[in-house]
Amino acid sequence: MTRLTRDSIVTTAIEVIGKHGSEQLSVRRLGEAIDADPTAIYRHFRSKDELLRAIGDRCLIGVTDDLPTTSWRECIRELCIRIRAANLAQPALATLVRGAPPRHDNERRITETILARLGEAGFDSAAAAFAYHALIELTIGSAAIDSSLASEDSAARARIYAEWRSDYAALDAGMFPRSVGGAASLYPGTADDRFAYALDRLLDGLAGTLS
Amino acid sequence: MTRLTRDSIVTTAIEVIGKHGSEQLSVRRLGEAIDADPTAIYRHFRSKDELLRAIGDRCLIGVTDDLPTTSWRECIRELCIRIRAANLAQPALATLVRGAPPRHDNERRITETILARLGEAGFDSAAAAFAYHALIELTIGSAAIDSSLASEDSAARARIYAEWRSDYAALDAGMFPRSVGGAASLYPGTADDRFAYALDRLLDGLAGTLS
DNA sequence: ACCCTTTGTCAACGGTGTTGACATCTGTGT
DNA sequence: ACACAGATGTCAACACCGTTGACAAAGGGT
Repeated sequence: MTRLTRDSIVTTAIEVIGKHGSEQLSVRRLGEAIDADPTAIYRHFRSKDELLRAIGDRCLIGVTDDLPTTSWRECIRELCIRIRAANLAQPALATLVRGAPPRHDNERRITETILARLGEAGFDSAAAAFAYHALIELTIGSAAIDSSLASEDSAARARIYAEWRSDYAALDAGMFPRSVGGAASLYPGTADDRFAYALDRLLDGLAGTLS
Repeated sequence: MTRLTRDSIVTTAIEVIGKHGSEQLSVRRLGEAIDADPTAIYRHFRSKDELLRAIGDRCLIGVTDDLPTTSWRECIRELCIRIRAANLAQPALATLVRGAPPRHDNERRITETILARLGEAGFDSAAAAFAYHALIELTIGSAAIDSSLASEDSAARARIYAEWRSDYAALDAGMFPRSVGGAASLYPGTADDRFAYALDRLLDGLAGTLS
């Protein structure tokens, strides 16, 4: 590493996250991986928060590329699924979660794409704004909830879900009849399936306001 | 404070959060508020995480009380709004976000209530499970996104939203035409309004699967 | 060759959650 | 009433964390 740049730091930061998990990313650990003094990072980023945002944006690279052009619903659906996947990969950073408006290019492109497709679909700019916020809230929420298990493989996840189902089944049937009775149905499919279902129902509701 | 208990610790912890903000709650600060050695907390909670979960559950007290009985939609709508409000008040802890199944009474009552109303509405247990997860994901996501501004008062929030709108308006109109054109419409109403809109559209979509 | 800005290094500050050893207080059985 | 045992509070310390300021080496422009 002859010379440090914002890009090179972000790159090795993502490597570190991939190896040790995102909550293990500390300035000191990153300094070690980067083979430089930890505080050298502060020559390129004002704070760790700024670094995290840059990492987050890097994860969103290409997220708006080659989206389906068949319909606005298909396009937005695919985009939201990709956003969630990117946020799942790097849970702790959760770029969009900070609530602040996009300050990086990839984030900006997301907003633009969603607003554009909604506009073409017939939403006026007020309705498009509400719809945009609704979609982002659901997408981020799903990522936040599922991120705790994102690092496990699918077999482990299935085992954990089974465990949780039996937790519900073991509740007092007098007090929690529906939880006990429906325990076998909880956590259906994969987390991806559940998100896709929620997203489709939200898109149903949004489409319903058009007619 | 003659004697420390789990309940008394949680109570003063919530006071501290109310006064200094939730991210300012440290074991040492809590120890000061509790007028005891900080480490005394570890006699009652295995870890700070366990304490946070207890605080989270305390915030959900009464969340399932006196819900509307007019319709399943009204009932679930109100419950989700309350859950979000509780999570907004204590952002950092984000009880339900951990993705784990409810381990405390108030959390369990939420699941039971939602499943019960959905069941009565005509959802079979598989559909009810999908709908339950969809509602929780949206509710948590909205809370996560809005929590960063929850500590500001409404005037400050309005000012910040105006700032963000002008950020969008200042983008390159050639590259981001919809963001620039629709900037004035972004962040419409209050965060509560935006969540209510999203929730209503999701409920629309869910109701649509019934017929 | 000069200066000046940028970049990396080092020591340190104030903060965090947590642990282990020690003392004290409290309740129970005899 | 006494002694024992467990629960509870105190204290010092550990291993981290993000961040700052002073200092040295490097690099480019005039």
